[in-house]
Amino acid sequence: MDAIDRQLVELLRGNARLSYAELARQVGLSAPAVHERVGKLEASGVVRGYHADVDPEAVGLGVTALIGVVQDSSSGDIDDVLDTVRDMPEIESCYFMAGEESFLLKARVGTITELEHLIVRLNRTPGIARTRTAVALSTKWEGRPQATREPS
Amino acid sequence: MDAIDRQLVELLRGNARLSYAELARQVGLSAPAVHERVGKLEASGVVRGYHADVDPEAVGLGVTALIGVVQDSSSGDIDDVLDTVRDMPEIESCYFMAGEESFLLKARVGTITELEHLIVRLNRTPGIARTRTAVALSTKWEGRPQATREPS
DNA sequence: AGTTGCCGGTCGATTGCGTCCACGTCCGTA
DNA sequence: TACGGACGTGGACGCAATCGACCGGCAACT
Repeated sequence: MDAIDRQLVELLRGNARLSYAELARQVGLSAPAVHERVGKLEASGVVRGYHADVDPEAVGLGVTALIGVVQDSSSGDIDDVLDTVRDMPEIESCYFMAGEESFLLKARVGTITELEHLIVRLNRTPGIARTRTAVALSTKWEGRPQATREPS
Repeated sequence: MDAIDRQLVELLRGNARLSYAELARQVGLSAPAVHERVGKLEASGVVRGYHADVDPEAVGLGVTALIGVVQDSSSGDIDDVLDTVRDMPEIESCYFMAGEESFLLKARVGTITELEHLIVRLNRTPGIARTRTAVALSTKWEGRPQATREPS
């Protein structure tokens, strides 16, 4: 993970469809060398994949909500909660948190009605005492890339 | 935005580096046809870009925090807050929320110390009354793709 | 109904990329 | 000095990207 690797990561984070030839030009190496470096970055887990960034509204997912989950240890295990939540495709992200709310979920649905159903389902699952949901009125930005730095 | 477009979006969300030839095979069209469709999806804003998914820990950003921001209308404007926050590269996402906390920020930093500095800076900016931050102990998953659906 | 245009597709050709392989260079070590 | 490995370059070859020409289906208009 030297300076050129970091540069490659940066470039691919900005545009994952750059050709190896183009990457090679940008970093001043030959295409095969870049190919090998990128392969190693993928194999070592630094680069986990390449994804198109799709406008959620354009695919019928205009409602974003953040849901804090307070655990109820008397009615179920933490792993049960996780398994249940994992089976809900609306839950786009899931963080295990410090604080009273054990989980913070980011959900994406099409309508407020669907959000309501989702919340009801959550409150009904064993291991969840209650939830607190906040609806995003607008997304100012999301997943903005940050310069990679020297890993300590 | 017909069934084939949705299939293309789906495929590119899974792997943004698929070749047009491969996409063409998957959806049963010729490569130029796919090329044109994808171009239109990009032009119309359905596909906003292609990004490598990088392991944050591998690039020295192991600490994730979610910060709720309570606004103080007496000391500054909402847009000032937004501008200030936009200039903080640590803030990866920013949602304008319903509820007492006007903004919900997702921040990514390398150390708890850096998080502390970030919070201090936030609390100091005009227009922000106070903040409430929760640290993610672990990220169970993030940005999981959800099947595209018929836009209503 | 016939004609005309347009949209969106295929096909074929050319240019350039991806990828394999042989080889060279630098560096640490015996 | 000799050796070995990591990492690079350059060449070659097959496939992909991309352009232009062409074609079929559909809708609107006469």
